[in-house]
Order: sequence, then structure tokens, then C-alpha cells
Amino acid sequence: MTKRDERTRLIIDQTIQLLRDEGSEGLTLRKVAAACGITLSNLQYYFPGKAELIQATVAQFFTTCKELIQADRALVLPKDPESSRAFLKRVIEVLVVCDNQEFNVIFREIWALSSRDEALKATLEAYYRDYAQWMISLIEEIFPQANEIVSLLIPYAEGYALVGNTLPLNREKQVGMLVKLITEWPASPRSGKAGARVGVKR
Amino acid sequence: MTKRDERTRLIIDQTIQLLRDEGSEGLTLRKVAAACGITLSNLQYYFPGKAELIQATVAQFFTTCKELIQADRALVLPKDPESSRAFLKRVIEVLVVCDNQEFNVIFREIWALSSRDEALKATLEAYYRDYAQWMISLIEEIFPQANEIVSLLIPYAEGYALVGNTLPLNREKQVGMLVKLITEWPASPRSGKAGARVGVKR
DNA sequence: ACCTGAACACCGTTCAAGT
DNA sequence: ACCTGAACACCGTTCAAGT
Repeated sequence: MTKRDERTRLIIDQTIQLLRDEGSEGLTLRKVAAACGITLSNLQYYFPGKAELIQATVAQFFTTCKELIQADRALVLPKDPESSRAFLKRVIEVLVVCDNQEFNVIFREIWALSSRDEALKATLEAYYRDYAQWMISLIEEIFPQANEIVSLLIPYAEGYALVGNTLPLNREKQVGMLVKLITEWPASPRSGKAGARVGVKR
Repeated sequence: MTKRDERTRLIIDQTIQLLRDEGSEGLTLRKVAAACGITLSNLQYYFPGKAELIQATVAQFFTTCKELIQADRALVLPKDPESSRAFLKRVIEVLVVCDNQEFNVIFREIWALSSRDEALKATLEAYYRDYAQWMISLIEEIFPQANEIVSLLIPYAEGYALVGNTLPLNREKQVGMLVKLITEWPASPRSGKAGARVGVKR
């Protein structure tokens, strides 16, 4: 569209690439400028400070993630799922215990950056709230305790990206355990009725 | 205690303090030296580079953590626990969903540093393997599926430190969910009946 | 063995100045 | 509106030199 938009997009794309290749430590305004083929001063015209550049970069990275997840959602929701168990396993494999190293690295850097940047922290939290709601809508038709399941799966997934390969159980067994846990989820104390085929919660 | 040990200890202590107060971004060799009342060159005599200083600092931070956990263990294991459920709840509250912001910040910085430092990454992994084994030994007398439970709790805990306050369930409900989940853990397919009589009656 | 200061290349930011 | 180069204070690292 406008030149501003073009330039902004280019800068952000190069920033993501640099973040992935060299990490937050190696992320330098001069390197970004060089990667874009522009001057440091010109870069600073579009993003007055490093914080603003990172904020915009993270925001766009989240948008990309969302698009990928949308694609996975189509993948994960066949018209007529064989069983809720197979469906659930696919969800966990794709969304939760995904071994996308590239994304994991970027997320790790983002988490680090966020602990000293309140605006970025707010962006992150909004993203995760959104993500949780989306995941609930994905599974609530099948599992009535979607709130609880998602509240378990999201932190588990984030933690697994960090410590997954230090655990006593391997990846396959982790997935099996989660599937078993969720399909045999204990009944809610308030509803008093046992789990699998109660209607959707109000 | 040699002078070398004294100096090393002082430097690491000041580094931890700086890491907590200003984060990895604000961690500067010149600031560390100033905090210790020594010269930058002198600091570099004890730690030839920033990476070596961070490696040593993280190692000592882990030692501190372990001591704290040992203290919590005594706290968490009364001679005659009222019930395995109360015991489990205490474990989860103290070790898993601990809201120690100070530690969370430092761990976040450490995770970030580790993605670009192989030696540090190895230190981290060794620590978590150790931690998992310890946690298993803590609960295996009560819960036969200790391997699985720990494999769930550790990544969950790490992730909760990151995204805990964005989840649909609040802290109290999260703890309740975990307790319920574990006390009513589904029986292992191989061991068969072993898991059935774990929980207390309710 | 312990400590020092000067110098190096690099960083983010500022700013007056050009088109 | 868009772009530039010079200058600033700060960073990690190196190193010859002192005790």
C-alpha cells in the first residue's frame, strides 16, 4: 500500500528473521537496517526506539501464529471425527506438544524481553487470553470441562517447550498421558454427573 | 576460605541481585564491578567473560533454590499427614503454583540467556532432571504413578509462571483441579489395579 | 597471584540538516 | 513526509603493564 506500510512490513519481517537466527542478544538496530538495505537513521524514522520495533514485531508474529493455528484447526477438525479421543490426540500433538524449535526459540526470546517491557507484557497477556478462548471454543463441544482442560493444557504446553526433554516420560508417553487424563477427566463436583456426554456448559 | 573464593562469592551475589533488580538487559559487567567495589579489569580477572560469570551465577542460584526446596520439603512432610490429599495440595501450592515473582523473573532471564548459550543450557537441563527425580522420590510412596504425575507437574509449573494470570481459572481453582486430577488419576494400563485405590474417599 | 588503565569495536539514542 | 551523517554515552573484550 503506502510506502510507510511497505517499509514497516519489510523491517518487521527482517527483525523476525534476525530474532530467529541470532536471538534477542544478537538483535541490533544496525543489523536490522543493514538487512533491510536502509540506513540506521531511516530505520529510526519508522521506529523511534528499539522497544517500539520489538513491540510491533511481536504483534505481527502473533498474527502469523494465529494464522498457522487456524490452518491446524482445519487440519484437526475433519467433518466426521472418528472419535473424540483421536481428535483430542491430534489437538495435543499439533498445538500442545509441538516441537517447532524455531517458534520455541522466538517465544523464549519474547518472554525474556517481556519481563522488562510492560507494554510488551500486556500484548503477550492479551494474546494468551485470546488463545485460551479460541482453544475452549475448539473443544467445548466434545469436552464439557473445556475451561479446566484448557487451563491445564496451555501452561503445560508453554512449560513443555522449555523442559520437555528433561522429563522422565518421552514425548509419545506425554501425549498418551494427556489424552488419557482428559478423556477420563473426573466429574465436576458441582454438576454431580459423570463426565463424557453431558451437554455444553451454559 | 581463600581470597579467590571470597571474591568469587561476592561477585556472584551481586550479580544475582542485579539480575533480579534490573534483568538480563540491565546486567552489565561495569555495574557488577561497581556493586562489588572493584575494578572492571579486576572482575574480568575472576571471570574472563560475561558468559562465564552468568554460568557461575546460575549454578549458584540453583543451589539456593534447592536449599529452599529442601526446607519446603520438611514443611510439606509432617510425620503423620492427615491425608494424601492435604499433602498433595500443600506440595502443589508450595512447589508448583508458587507465586514467587522474584524467582520467576530470574528464571525468565535465565531461560532467555540459555537459548544462546549451550553450556548454560546443559546446566539448566541437568538441574531439571535432578529436580524431577527429587520430586518423584517425594511423592512416589503415596502415588504409584509418580513418573507421570511429575511429568505433568513440572512443565505445568514452568508454564504457569509465564501464563498463569491469563487463564480462565484462578489460582485457587487451578490448585483444586490439579489435586482432583492427581488423586483421581486413571489407572495405568499395564499395572492395572495399582492406581485404583490411591485417593482418599471424599 | 592479583590488580590496573587505556584502547578497541560496537551498541541505542539524539539531533541538526538535507530532500 | 522521508532520509542522512555525526556525535554521544555506554557496552564487552583485549592487552601491556604494574604489584
